[in-house]
Amino acid sequence: MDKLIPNITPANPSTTYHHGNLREALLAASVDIIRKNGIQGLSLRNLAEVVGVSRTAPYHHFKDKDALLAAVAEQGFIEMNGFFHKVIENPEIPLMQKLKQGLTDYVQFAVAHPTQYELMFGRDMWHEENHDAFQRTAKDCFRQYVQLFELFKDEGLLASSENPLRLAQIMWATLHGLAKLACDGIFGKQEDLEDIIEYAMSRFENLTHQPK
Amino acid sequence: MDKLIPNITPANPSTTYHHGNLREALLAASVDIIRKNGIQGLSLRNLAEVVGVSRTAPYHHFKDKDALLAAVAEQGFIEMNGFFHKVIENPEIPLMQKLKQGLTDYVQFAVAHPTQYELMFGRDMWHEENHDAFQRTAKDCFRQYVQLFELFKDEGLLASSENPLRLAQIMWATLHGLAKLACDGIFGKQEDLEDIIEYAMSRFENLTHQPK
DNA sequence: AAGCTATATTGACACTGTCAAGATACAAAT
DNA sequence: ATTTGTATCTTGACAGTGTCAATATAGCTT
Repeated sequence: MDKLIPNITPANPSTTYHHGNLREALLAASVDIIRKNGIQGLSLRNLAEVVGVSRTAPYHHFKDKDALLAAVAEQGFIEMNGFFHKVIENPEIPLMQKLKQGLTDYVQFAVAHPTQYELMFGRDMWHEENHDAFQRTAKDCFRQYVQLFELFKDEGLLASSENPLRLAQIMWATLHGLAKLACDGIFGKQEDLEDIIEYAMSRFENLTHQPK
Repeated sequence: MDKLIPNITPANPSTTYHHGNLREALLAASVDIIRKNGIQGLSLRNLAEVVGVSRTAPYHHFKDKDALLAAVAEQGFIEMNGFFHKVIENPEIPLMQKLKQGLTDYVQFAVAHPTQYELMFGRDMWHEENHDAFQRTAKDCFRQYVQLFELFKDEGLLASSENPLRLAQIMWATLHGLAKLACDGIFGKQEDLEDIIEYAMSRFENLTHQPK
């Protein structure tokens, strides 16, 4: 119940008003709480107390509790996007290794922060139409991910009959399912996880040389 | 906001006390509400009002709100189990058709009742250790599902190097990911869904004749 | 008919999200 | 530098929530 306040370096004190960018403080604390106590564990009142402001202060930075949650989810996609970007840009890594690294990073993130991951792919986030910024960021992330597969197509390593987008979708579904099952403790053992990634990858490798 | 009360035929009026099996009435109404209004849409007080009892009456049949939710989730797995059982037992259907039917039924259920599905695989259900009965039922369902793959092994259609359990796991992960992405509206088009199932199936068919 | 227990009710409490009204402090304009 | 305006923060209030304690009732067992 202690140490809920994360270390925050006030990014740009130029745009500071009373508190010194409350918005980012709220966001950071929210991420922290959600990762530690789950989605249900976050209450606006408690959050406000932790950050040191009154109960209704957050409402000047987030329209809703939902809006705050959307921001936390968006933060997750930004982080993920970083993984993909880093892998894709690095010229040292061979193609197949890039893919594997990307997929591994993905699952690793999910397992490391299961409750935030749950939020990111939660039904509420995607069903409501309010969360516009969130959805944009998420889709950017997905585009980045698809690019991993298009690299194969570009290099001619993929049979022309194979649709890289569809392949990416299937692979993502597998990954997402795997991640969620692992997060929720349905796939108990951690070794299983790596094993299964390996397995799925090998299925994919078959495709890259099989013209058919 | 109307018509939340489903048609309930009091299963066995022999075991009826005051209300006439409140437990089942609560459960049925809960399933109904959750399917219609989502998990968040269910409040014990509102539920009690709908069923026509006082606010605390449900506590004599369910320890917690969590316990009630677990029962709703369990109900879902029971229904699913029915699908698998029906397919497996029917001798008319050829093997490959059985598998495909099973998988299709699975995804169809998820898409038809997305919020209940969300509950069934929600983190809360699996993280808490209280929901013992629920987890047993769910695991029974999974065992039934794995059997679909073991049929292939039994018939010698699967290369001995292939582990049916592991295959079932990967396939389940794919299915689960697919279902969730579809439920949450991330995979927009419905046609995509069937397409992807087809695609995933074809990958599997390759395995059944490829001794490697 | 008596009593026990399962079932249902009312009252109460702490907690939640959020709105309305008022207070404060910074930014720009005069 | 004083005024004005606007973004920010606070206090007060309200309806809604899950759940406990104490009380009542009805049904089964004896």
